[in-house]
Amino acid sequence: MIKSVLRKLEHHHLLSTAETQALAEAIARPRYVKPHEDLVSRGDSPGRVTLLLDGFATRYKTLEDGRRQILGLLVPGDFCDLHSAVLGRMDHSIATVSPATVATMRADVVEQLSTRHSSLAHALLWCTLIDDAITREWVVNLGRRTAYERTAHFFCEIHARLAAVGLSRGSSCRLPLTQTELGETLGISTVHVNRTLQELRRKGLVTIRGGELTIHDHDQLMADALFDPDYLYALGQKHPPTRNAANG
Amino acid sequence: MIKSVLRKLEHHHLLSTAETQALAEAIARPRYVKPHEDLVSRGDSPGRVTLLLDGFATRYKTLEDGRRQILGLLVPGDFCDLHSAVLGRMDHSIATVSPATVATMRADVVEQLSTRHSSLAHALLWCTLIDDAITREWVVNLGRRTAYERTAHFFCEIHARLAAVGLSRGSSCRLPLTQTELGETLGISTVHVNRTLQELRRKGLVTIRGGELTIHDHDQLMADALFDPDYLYALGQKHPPTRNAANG
DNA sequence: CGCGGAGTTGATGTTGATCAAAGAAGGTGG
DNA sequence: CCACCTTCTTTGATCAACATCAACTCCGCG
Repeated sequence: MIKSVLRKLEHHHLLSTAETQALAEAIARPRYVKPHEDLVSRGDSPGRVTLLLDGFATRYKTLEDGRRQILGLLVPGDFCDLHSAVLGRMDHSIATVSPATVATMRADVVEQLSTRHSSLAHALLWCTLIDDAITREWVVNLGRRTAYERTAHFFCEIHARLAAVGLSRGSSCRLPLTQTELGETLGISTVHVNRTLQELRRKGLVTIRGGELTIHDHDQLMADALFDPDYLYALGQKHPPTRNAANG
Repeated sequence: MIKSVLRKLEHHHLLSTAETQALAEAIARPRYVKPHEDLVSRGDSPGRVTLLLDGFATRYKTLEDGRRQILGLLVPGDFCDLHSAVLGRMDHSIATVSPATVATMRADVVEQLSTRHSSLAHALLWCTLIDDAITREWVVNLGRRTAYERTAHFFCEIHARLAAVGLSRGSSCRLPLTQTELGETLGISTVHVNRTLQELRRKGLVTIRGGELTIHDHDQLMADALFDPDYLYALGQKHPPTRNAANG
């Protein structure tokens, strides 16, 4: 369960046993959360940092008139609100989309750990910065890619990110989003999501069914999406040699 | 010149004299840069951090086929590439849009300063996180707002950000972007930018001319834009009481 | 068996893209 | 100081992408 977290943190570089232990201890009892429940809401000043151990969640913002935009998809191993520890308050909300397991750590404990263990601090900062790089790519996605390219690009990204934490099986991975949620992610209407998915299916590139994404032609999908995994900083590739090569 | 930087860093909370001095010293001779010149390019591993002292710059990415998206507008006082110190390489480029003055600091010096002066480290992190909050709002802008709303929103944001570093004169501020660049920022075509600007002008909300933005009806503009300055974390408002209330 | 949420479909409407070209405006060299 | 050239802005006409509206279907579940 905590493995996905370490897997992500150690992508950057290995943590010492003391560090992983400190981290593991700080993570209080994991908590189960129902789908479609807010983990943190806009305006909150949590004082605790939430870590997604299992399941999927979204960052989102809602305009006064109800239009909703998903700002990021959180996958197991992702921190939800590290930034709120510094900024003091949330400018957006975070909600589960599937059943999820989360752990929380007191913000001051994280801060303490960070001062004591500098490479942990570094790893946390690294996570935050990767998130930003992803957000920037979403700006490109929304601003310059067509609905079809966007969808393809999103699928490439999710597959890469899940592979990075050991949650892909070959060309498949979980992706429990409804078409409405996909639309809120990609900035297009539900109806158009549906038609775009049909096109991807018709071309034999991707199918998504029952919350399961399968990529049939990865090369073509990447080409159609103008996908360049650069911005993930090798998240999708091999990580540094692990101390004990025990698997997931 | 360095005032805008301090003004931004101290928005968060005041730095000690030692800290501001260390910072001022670390900033090597300011350098003049011509408009439309890359400060840092995608793929670079600069080893130096660049600070924009005067003028405007953009973060941007270009797709293989030439489509270009601007990911962020940098205004005086903004750091260009703090993250590259941690991530090691740039996933996007940064170019001036106007004549500019920049300073650079060796990344290892910044790191040293940060370990020695913890509230400086905090301030730098704060800057980075504000940038992220802005990027997230851009995702909302591109994903959910109409061309007209987006444009209005962008103007609200820029005015607030420039006000925060003392670079607005009442309802006016500089904004030296061509309509093409505005289009690359807002994800719309140049022609449509032009028509949108006409509408904003016709409604008596905003005029932009010769790189100068003037907001005639701030309330209506904010309303039309669905602008909520929340995400700027009071950047636009008063900062903490200054040691010496000397002005800019 | 019926209910509700998600997915699918067709018809129609709008927003914004694209193409093409004509005016401003600003910068440069003669 | 003017003529020229480039870049930016503006305009009109046409077109494509995507939104919206309104059913209808499918599927899991009580």
